[in-house]
Amino acid sequence: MPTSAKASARQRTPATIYNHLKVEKKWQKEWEVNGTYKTENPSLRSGSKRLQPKMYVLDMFPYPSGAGLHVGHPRGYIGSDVYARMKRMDGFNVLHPMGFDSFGLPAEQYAIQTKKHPGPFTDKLVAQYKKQLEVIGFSYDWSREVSTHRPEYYKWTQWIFLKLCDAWYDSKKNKARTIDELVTLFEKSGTKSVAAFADNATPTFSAKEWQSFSAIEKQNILMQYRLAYEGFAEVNWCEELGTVLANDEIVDGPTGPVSERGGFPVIKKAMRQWFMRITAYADRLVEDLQPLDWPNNIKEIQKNWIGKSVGSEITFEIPAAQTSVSVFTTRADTLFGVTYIVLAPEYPFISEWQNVISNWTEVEAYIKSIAQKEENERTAADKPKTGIQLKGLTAINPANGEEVPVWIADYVLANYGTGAVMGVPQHDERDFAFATTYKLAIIDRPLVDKNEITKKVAGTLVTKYKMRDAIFARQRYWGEPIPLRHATNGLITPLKEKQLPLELPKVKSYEPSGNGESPLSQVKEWIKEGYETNTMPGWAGSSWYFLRYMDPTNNKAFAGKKALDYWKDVDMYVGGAEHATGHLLYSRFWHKFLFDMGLVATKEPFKALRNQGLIGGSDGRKMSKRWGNVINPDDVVKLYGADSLRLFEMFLGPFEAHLPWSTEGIIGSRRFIERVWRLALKLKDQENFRASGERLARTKDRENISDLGASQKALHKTIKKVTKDIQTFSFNTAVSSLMICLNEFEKNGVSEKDFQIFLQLLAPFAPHVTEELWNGSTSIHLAGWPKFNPKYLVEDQVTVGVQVNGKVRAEITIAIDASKEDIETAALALPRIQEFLQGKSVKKIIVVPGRVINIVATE
RNA sequence: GCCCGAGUGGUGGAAUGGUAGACACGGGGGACUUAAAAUCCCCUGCCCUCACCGGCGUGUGGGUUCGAGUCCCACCUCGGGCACCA
Repeated sequence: MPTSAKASARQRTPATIYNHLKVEKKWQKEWEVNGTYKTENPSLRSGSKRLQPKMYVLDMFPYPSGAGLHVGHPRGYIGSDVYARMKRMDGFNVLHPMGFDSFGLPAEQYAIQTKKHPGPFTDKLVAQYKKQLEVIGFSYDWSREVSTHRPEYYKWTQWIFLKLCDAWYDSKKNKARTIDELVTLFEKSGTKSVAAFADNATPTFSAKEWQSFSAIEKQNILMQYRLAYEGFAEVNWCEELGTVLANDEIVDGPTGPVSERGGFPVIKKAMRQWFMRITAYADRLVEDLQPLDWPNNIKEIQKNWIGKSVGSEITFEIPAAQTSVSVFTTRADTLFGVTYIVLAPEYPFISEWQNVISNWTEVEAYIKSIAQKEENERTAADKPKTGIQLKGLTAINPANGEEVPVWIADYVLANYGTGAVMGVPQHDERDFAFATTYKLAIIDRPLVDKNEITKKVAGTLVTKYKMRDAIFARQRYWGEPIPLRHATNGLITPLKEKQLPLELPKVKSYEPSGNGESPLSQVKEWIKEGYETNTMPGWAGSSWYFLRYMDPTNNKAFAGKKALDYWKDVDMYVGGAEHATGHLLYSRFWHKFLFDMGLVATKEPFKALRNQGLIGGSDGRKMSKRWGNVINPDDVVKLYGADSLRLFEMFLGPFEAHLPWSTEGIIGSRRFIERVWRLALKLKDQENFRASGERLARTKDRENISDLGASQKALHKTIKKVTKDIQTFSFNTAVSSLMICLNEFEKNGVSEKDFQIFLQLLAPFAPHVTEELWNGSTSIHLAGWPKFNPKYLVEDQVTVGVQVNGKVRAEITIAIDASKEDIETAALALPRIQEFLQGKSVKKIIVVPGRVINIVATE
């Protein structure tokens, strides 16, 4: 930083009244001009400069909505900024960027309503958001800003998508590999030598057969292996609106689900979609959670979401239909207690057995009635279980040869396990309820060893997951185009890298097309080229943005190898807990894939994670326009200053706690800053401010109560406390200890030198006022982080509570190194204690040095 | 229903099993001022009391311990996640 600019900025004497508007504006400009927070990549570093340890501190980037920021939004950003600033001062090479997740529904809705392109609108919102963030004084390196809707960014989102398309999961090597490698394996030996994570019904074939397949046949087979693949999925379809709806666009109507807008019926419909085979990574996504420094509840949520369960697949023969059914169970030990077999109504082969099912008409009617039910309705836990027996069929228990009836029932899910369950009413609550309703046998049999019985009946030990593959397509305009072409013969070709980005075309209308496809399907040139009409979902761009910050202008790669090898991963990630099963899972999946491909250096993207709590309205409700309780940070900054806002949001309570906003509360933070300011003024007058004793005038009558030594002690205690508290995100107690320290300074006086150190501690929280009062030759924010000297932390006297039978009755102040005996003697000598011990005999004395002494006496 | 987490003054909250209520807001009283604001000083968990002394007190009930807001068991309330996952 040019010192001349700095020096000239310093020369003014501080105004007697703290003018936050002037001071904050001045330094924000100064920082920008001087590039105070600019972060350099090591490769760009000039000459022999020492390589500092890296520290990547990241916020979850916002979606820039029209409503703008309210006072709750910056809370997480302030926390991460305090952390980043402290690390930067401490000598780390800190990467602290910000950007915008700018594809999404609200901008699309705006486009539909105004019939204008969402691009310029989004750009405007981004600029607005940025402005709101800037006045708060974050230490972002804005030169690294990214927005997911810009073609130079989404080029690489598309590129990663194509990589995923071009990959399969090798279950043996436990990593992703390219499709080329899979094809080579197929050419060599067919499916024989391939252990892959693929669709259930993937066919087996020899090398010879593979060669005989047509291009389309090959494509269909490979599609069952690709990590990004095309398939069919049930979606919420609204005929009247002619569109697909998200779950939260649907409400309950009197006769079933209806659209929130218009109240039209919504049904389930299978539609062509792109998917991400995230299930291939299920196991690693669970396993690799363990060492992460993440909040336990987020880890727990992800674990439950993935829902790993280890069990057995056991086959029951059904001789009448010349078939068999495999069930999945985690309780193979209860196999002897099976009294029936039950299949999901959607079980694929039921209709093939209709000749041997004597009550087929009723069965068919039942299946139909279930198909019309909404999934929510079907799976409501309190719903009575329904089912029907497949008369004429019996299944044979492989453990003992017993014949049991075969049922279908709506409490069995088609898309979990094998879609078939063995009924053990004795040991399973749901089976018990079902058996009771339909008067099925309930038998009590001894339990056996799970593994042994599985082996004995020729079953297999398997692991199942609740998590499903993620749909990776939206029938919307405002998202990344999927960079593929569909030829009229059905062949799909990915675009070449040099053809990227595939930019969004102009459209006439942003309305849904009416046939459930995206507005892109109405663009003639688009269709002529055979481009995919679906766009990517909102989470595509956000699944890798943190990598782009490492090297944001690279036009040869999503990030350069040098940058990736240096920055590696995010050291501290801060954001809302609501992303636990979305963004945080998808990012981990993409990152693991990129790791498998040798494109990133670590197997996890976010080493540490912290969640900030929400700030609600002062009325205890959620902050929203609807309740009229929204506080705009711009107003707060204008009135009290950014430093006050920052300090207050950190002081309010624990970082992760949900807290109500308090308009009165921020006054305390403002007052604190003003007191710091006034103390600085006093230090202008006298090199070392000596307390006049005004604070103690009433209680103590001393000429000079100034005690700079006491202040020095307080300061070093504060250095220790603040350092530790910022590391652990205990910002509220860090601020509180700074307040305590200032109280000491005012009471005892303080030296100029100690006051400057105090400013350093305060700098991460209140960057503007501390910079203004700082006397150094560089910015305070690059001035190093203070170290405490343990010698100032040593107390020679300590106050110890004296308890009798566990109740505090007195206290004594005694030398810190007093022996237990000394403490005992001193405590017993106290008149108050003597009184309490009257007529009792001392049984035992417990001395906790420096804390408490407990005298245990008889009653 | 299952899995997490939390319940502390008027309010936000603090407290390695060791003196509960730090820090701050609000409230009360005082100083300064012609006055107000700002600032500074004192008090502020509840009950009894002029005061001292004392009693009670961290959602409820038990337990462990010399000692429990903190650990264990049961329950209540609130928040979050999942929703018949076999």
